[in-house]
Amino acid sequence: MTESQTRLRADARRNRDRIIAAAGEAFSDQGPDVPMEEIARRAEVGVGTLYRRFPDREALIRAVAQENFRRVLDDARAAAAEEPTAWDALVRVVDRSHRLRVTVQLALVSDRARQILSEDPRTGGIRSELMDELTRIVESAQAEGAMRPDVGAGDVAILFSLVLRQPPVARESAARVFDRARAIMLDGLRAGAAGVLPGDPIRTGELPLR
Amino acid sequence: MTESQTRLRADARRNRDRIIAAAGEAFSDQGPDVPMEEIARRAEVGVGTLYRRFPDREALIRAVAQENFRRVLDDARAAAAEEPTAWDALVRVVDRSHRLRVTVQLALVSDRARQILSEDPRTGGIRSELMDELTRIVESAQAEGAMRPDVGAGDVAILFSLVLRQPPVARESAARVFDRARAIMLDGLRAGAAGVLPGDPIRTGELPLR
DNA sequence: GATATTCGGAAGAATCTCTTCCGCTTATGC
DNA sequence: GCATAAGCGGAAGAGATTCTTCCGAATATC
Repeated sequence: MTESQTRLRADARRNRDRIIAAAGEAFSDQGPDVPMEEIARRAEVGVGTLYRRFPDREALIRAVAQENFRRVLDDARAAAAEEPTAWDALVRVVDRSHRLRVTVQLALVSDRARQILSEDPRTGGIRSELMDELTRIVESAQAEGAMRPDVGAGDVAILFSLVLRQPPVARESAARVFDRARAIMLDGLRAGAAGVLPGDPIRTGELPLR
Repeated sequence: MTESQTRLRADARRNRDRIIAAAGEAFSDQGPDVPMEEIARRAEVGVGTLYRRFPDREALIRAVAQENFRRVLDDARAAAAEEPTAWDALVRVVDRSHRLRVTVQLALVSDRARQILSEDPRTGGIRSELMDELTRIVESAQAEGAMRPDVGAGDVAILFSLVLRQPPVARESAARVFDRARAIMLDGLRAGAAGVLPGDPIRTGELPLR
């Protein structure tokens, strides 16, 4: 696939990128079963163009996941390297909400996408790296004393996946609602929280798509 | 509708109840667009029976919502009356997760269900009472000093709706995951939380289906 | 035991989505 | 500029899914 991209005509290349971007949005808004025609519409492209580039939905899901996981991983690594504390890095990661929403949808929420991606070694590798990075950040934040010690990276991933879902409000207040829910969740993750959590911490290995 | 129920034959009455229960489960698992046949299957009833009792999907959604909202309202009032503090009442309400999940799905999450219910005055009345009860509990908990003062009942409802969604894990660990997420969310709502929330509290009037 | 009511599920109708195909358009290299 | 290979759009047929009706068999009720 990589080799053929260089031979793509400029307009084709442009359309390919538009399709991947539009598919990501459509997947995170409506799930990965969104009609192909809706994706084409969002990309301002004909369905024919979509099918020429991606022979079927699975290929498209794989391409979107690969691109998106990669970017989120890069974001997370940059955050870990540049922010003064691991807690700040975590906050920054979950603030990149648009990209992360696609990741969460494909890697955690949708059964179908998980099924497809579990058979794609390339995506699996990036996903593992991403989980490792998250684990590192969580453990550092706990070592700093900023995060409560009784949660695992799996707990954090699940909370992200919950908070990042489309909230049940009008579009214009979605941003405010998200910001508030995110802040409340982060406060719940802080050290010094009142309660003790039931059960053992959830590790990343317990998440689906291992 | 109420009058005809008394004239229903015993087996018909039984099936009607099974259908409502099964539809609630199906709606909260798969959303309100779940195939009618799937609902019939869960109720162990033929599709014919389903259509005889509920002429179309909308009638079924209305019936499920009415029954479910009513029960949740009763639960909430009982909790407010019986628990020693408003905070305890809130914890108890969100612990009745199975029922509440249906409520949240129909009243907040699903566009289609909201649309249908917004045209049904009977359901709307129960919903308003439910929101009033939630507002009372939240304000009491804040007066007690147990809950942070910078959240509104709308924030709480939205957080419930997020936590109550199907978490992305295998069925057997879903209960543990839910319990932990719920506890973390509640800790984020406690008084003395570290951060100050951005924006104004979200009131129930800002939720959809006003 | 008679009978009015209800049940179950097969099957035709209706709808939605996928996918292909081809005449037209556009980028590229000379 | 121009030739040409590559790409484009979207109509339309195929296929799948879901809805809804209908009627012979089963069952509650009197």
